[in-house]
Amino acid sequence: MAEKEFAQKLTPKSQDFSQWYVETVLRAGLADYTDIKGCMVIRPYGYTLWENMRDALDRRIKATGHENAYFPLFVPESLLKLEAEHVQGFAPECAWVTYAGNDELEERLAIRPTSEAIIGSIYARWIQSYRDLPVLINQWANVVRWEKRTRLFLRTSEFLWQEGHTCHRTYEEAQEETLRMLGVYKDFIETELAIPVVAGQKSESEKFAGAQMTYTVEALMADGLALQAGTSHNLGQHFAKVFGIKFLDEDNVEKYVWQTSWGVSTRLVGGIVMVHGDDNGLILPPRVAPCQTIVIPVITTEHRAAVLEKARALHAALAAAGIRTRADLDESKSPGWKYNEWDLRGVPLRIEIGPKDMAKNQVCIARRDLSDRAQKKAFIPEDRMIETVRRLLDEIQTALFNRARDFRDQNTRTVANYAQFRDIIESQRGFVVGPWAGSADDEAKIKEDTKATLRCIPLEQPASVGPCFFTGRPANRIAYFARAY
RNA sequence: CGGGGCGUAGCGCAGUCUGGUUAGCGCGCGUGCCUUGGGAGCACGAGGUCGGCGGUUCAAAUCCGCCCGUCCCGACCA
Repeated sequence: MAEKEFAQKLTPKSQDFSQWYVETVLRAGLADYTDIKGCMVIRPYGYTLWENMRDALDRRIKATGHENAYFPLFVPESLLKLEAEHVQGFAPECAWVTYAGNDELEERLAIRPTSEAIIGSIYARWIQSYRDLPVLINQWANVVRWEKRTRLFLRTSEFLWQEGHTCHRTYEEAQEETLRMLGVYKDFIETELAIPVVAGQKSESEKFAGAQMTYTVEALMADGLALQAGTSHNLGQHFAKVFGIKFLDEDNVEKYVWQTSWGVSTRLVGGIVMVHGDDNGLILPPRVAPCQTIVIPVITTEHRAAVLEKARALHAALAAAGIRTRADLDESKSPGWKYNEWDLRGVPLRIEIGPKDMAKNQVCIARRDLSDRAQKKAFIPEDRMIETVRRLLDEIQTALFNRARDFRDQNTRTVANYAQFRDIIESQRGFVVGPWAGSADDEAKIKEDTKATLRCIPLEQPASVGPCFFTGRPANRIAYFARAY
């Protein structure tokens, strides 16, 4: 049996992180491959997780005054081409529609890689007066980017995301919006997904194609690689001038609007897997977990009917209390099999109920996030189950965040010179932070040497910083570097 | 898109080098019995265009060519 068990185990995280990631995603039922390169199915378990994430973010987007809308999937080539930097950035990975039925189209249509162009062209028609501003619209959509190298959730040819597109009267207002949404992302990702992030600005070479400034929230995965978890762009007036988005201001002068755009994607699902998971599979943050409690009956021949009935009753009580719950009543599987299965799927709490518990009017509650068996299981009087579950779900959410934050902090290292920098990137990965006064060429050199990129210049800066770790010149800010997904 | 690995039943694999009956094994799946507190046991059974196309041959999972998918490493990107 030991061998059988081994055969079914996941590849350990420490042995081969990539392999572990793929196996976890597939076996937990989050996604599956299809016959189209880079296109995955998001399976019901993964999609429910995404829906929970989406709902939590959607509430925040609406609470900050935005409305949802839906714009077309297709972008006429002429529109996409209008902004030079933008088309240069996205054209290489565009999928094109050239035929409708048997007829070749007069103008080919890009399947949106992002919607600045299509939305900009529409905004030009909608906005005439300063009274029409601000325009605060978000859309939940799919986009297509024909990536050369794909990975489940982290880089798929088609992915789901939200993209906010706003127009403002002044630069200051647009900048305020850009940072407001960056803050919304930080709050969403930290509170709901229990993933700590560093909020900051992208360098010139890393910013979005066509943007004036790009801001980002950067997370650190368990293998020491960074993941860009969300971006918020101040688009300035680039797109406004290209698409002719003008308004007549109070002073009777025609002006171009100031725009922002911001997005997060299904990539975040990959982030959850990579930040919280362990050798037994997923560990899902309770706030977004598709299933928060799994009820598993321990059936014996003598007590079969009574135990099943009790399991159903516990499940119903949890559901009535607003907890997302399931009962696994499959009698052909042993309890042990189910423990492993639901561990793999990352369910935060397991409720075990058997004859011994019933005799004592208690239930057994086991925490997914703890590995020590004595510590993870608790026996609770049945009438205190709901309050205990509520408390434990909160505790787990906090514990996951704290664990991820501690890991991130332990793997964030400060350097004063390039020799230290290279040594840490090579030997330990993680975030490497240092005073920065370098150029785009300097960044390129660092990337060539170490594969590390400038992740962001954090919004929160120390009072004083030493000389640039790379150039030795006086610096007035620190920057985060890492190898990244 | 360049370099490398892999592709045989739902999953994991053997067989390929050295072509030759009916392509095997474990898990899973179905039925029955039995069992159930960390992936139980026995019996019977179902399940295969050997990734695809083409070529060589009396004969191809096996040899050759092209293509596709996936994983890893690079260049590019959420």
